Amino acid sequence: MRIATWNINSVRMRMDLLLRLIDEAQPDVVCLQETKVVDADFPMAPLAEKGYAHAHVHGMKSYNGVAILSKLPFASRDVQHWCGKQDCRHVFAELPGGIELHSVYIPAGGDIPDPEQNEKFAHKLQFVDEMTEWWTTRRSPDRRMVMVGDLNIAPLENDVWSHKELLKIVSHTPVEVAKLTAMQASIGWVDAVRHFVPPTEKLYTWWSYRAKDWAASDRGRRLDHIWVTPPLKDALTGHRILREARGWEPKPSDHVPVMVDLDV
DNA sequence: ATGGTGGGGGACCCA
Repeated sequence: MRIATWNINSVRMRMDLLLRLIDEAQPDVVCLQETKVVDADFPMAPLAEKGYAHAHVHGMKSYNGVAILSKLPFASRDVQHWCGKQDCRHVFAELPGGIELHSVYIPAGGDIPDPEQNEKFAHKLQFVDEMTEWWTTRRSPDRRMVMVGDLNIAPLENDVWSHKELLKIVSHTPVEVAKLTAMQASIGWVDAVRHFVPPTEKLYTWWSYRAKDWAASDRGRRLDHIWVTPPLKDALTGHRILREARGWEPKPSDHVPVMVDLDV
């Protein structure tokens, strides 16, 4: 089973690039974040034509929005809300084999890395705390689960282009990294991409739109993740970060697709 | 220290 995740930054703006991802990588399941479209307007038809007959979409006007598009049927599906908001950041569904797949979009958190001064950063920290509590109390490490998405946190030193220069930059501050690490430990999540790539190697999934030449400066961050629970660790057979998608014409997303293969 | 580029939707908000 090949699972892809991508912060597409508007599914309507980049439908052609989504079809390109599908043609080139042939995932069984595609999880999206930042779809930026209400469910009634989600462009289903071209995806159904490609064999993605099962779609679990959860979007809103202008902001956020997550989805799971699948060739495989869902045994069940659900949405989860956090921090008392209704902002379309988490959907999940049960795939064949009893695998529960989560597509998640953690708040970016604004610019100032102080929850007292910046309510967006406070929201981000609370979001991770609540989610950690949820995994701990509502889910078991024995369950077969996959969690993917734009977590907006780069936890390791080599998940950013300069650990030292990004310590005070939201996405790599010690406080949010500690919270993400605690969430990972809560039920023993395995970082599926780092399972294949040693922590000494630089690894990015996002490059800012604001760079003059994203590839030349290569100031990236690994914000997009795929985690699996311990029962699926030995099922991991491969991974791919589609770096070239950052250059897809005419208008790339600032995030690139991340994929893993599971032998299930 | 600053400003750089996108999407949405029609002024600014969010990333």
